[in-house]
Amino acid sequence: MDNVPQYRKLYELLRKHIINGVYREGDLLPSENELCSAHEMTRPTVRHALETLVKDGLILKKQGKGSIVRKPPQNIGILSIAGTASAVGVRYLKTDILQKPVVQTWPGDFPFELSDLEQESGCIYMERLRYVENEPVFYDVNHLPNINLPRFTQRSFENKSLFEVLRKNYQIEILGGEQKLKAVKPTVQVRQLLHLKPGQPVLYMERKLTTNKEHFNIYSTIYFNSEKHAIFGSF
Amino acid sequence: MDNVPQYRKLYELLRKHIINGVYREGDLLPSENELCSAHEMTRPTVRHALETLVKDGLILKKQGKGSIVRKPPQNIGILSIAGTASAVGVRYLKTDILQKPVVQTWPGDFPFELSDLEQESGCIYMERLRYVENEPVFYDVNHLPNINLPRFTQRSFENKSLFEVLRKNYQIEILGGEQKLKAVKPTVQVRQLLHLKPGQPVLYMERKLTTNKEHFNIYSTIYFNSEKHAIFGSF
DNA sequence: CAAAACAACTTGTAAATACAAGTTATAAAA
DNA sequence: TTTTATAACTTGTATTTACAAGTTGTTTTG
Repeated sequence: MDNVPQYRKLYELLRKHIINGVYREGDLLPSENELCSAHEMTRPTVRHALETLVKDGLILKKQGKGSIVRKPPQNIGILSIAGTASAVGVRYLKTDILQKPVVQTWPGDFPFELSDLEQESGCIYMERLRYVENEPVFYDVNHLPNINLPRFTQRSFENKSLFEVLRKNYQIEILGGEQKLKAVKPTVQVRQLLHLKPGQPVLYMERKLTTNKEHFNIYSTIYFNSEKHAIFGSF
Repeated sequence: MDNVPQYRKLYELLRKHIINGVYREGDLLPSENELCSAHEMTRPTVRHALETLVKDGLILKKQGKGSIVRKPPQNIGILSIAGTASAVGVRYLKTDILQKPVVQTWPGDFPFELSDLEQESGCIYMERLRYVENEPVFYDVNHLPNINLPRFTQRSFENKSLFEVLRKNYQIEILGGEQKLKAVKPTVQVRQLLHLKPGQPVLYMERKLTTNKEHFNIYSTIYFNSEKHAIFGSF
């Protein structure tokens, strides 16, 4: 347990506090020197933790002022969901794991190009269905290379995000990615999963997320019911 | 000239070298210690520069190995179009101005919130239809506040992008923005404009682009025919 | 010859220290 | 009272030093 670096512990702590609302939007974090004495570290270490929070978009530093907390759903460039009615504070209320993580070979008709290492490592496959206000809105099919992920298939993902598990247990961070978007007619399977009304189209996404580990990319195919909600992104 | 921090100078230099191809994709950058002695800085300073490059996605660091150069990200967030067939080099071959820029009041059912200054300034309104390979794919409705845009309604937009005119003639730069995406059934008007097949859904986007001029935001409502093409973005 | 051990690299983490520069509230001066 | 100066904060930049940990090629050993 002690092989987790100090700066990372502070980062996790502050991150949790921001997300759980200990610090609210617009609040100032304790100053760097205060954090130093409170956690018995030196300023470079504290700054390393804060820089990581800046990278996540969770805080915003201002010289002479302090570290300002930004609102948590400040999506990491990636994607978030905005309800047409209640735009603020929407969270995934429930996540069903339709397919627990299993190791298998990459699909033959996989829509992304793979590196040799990824190809020969095989992949971990999982499917999720996510709900907002007890309505299914999000069906995603995920493939990740089976590279150095001990006990991954035994982990529980019920109330944790996939990214959270990768970050906390395997130190894998999302750096960026690319995505392709289309509006399509749903297949029968998708229509049933998302409880789509007849004729209701679905937002289709293919995304490749790159990480800090070379050759470790996360591939997702996502179907989104955009009848009552919308995909929201800022850049 | 000397108030530019050292780490930033090194960052700019390496960035230029990566983009210009001095280092190619997959190459290793000089090691941190080599950079130290070459540029007469200490390792923390060099590391600061490298961290900035990592944040940009231009390099990827690997412990025990070195700093690996990645291919420069093509577009920073906004949006581009990827043909399913010919993915590279797709351009808008033609742009029709359906509605030349006109000054009017903001619509009553405008889907964005406006500041007081924007509200009372009135807006400039224009509609465009854009083609790829002589097929209409892109129908956009644009509103911008009528703030300090002399002779704007007299300008020609035939072969210039709206952004290009704003940048070159009015020094207005896009800083960022937010967007909302949905898959919807097209209205009769949209179906006819985009030559949509019966039952073909359409990708609907609302975007607000922020600029370097305060209170000057560009609001677009976009309908995209995603039958043969997809919206492509990287982040 | 093959495997293990080692040496020489690489980046990662962390300490202690110093000064520069921006912000803000308070105290002094007009 | 209003303005200006100052002091006490804040974060930004930079040096120096030390050791940990991952990678790779070479040498030694079986």
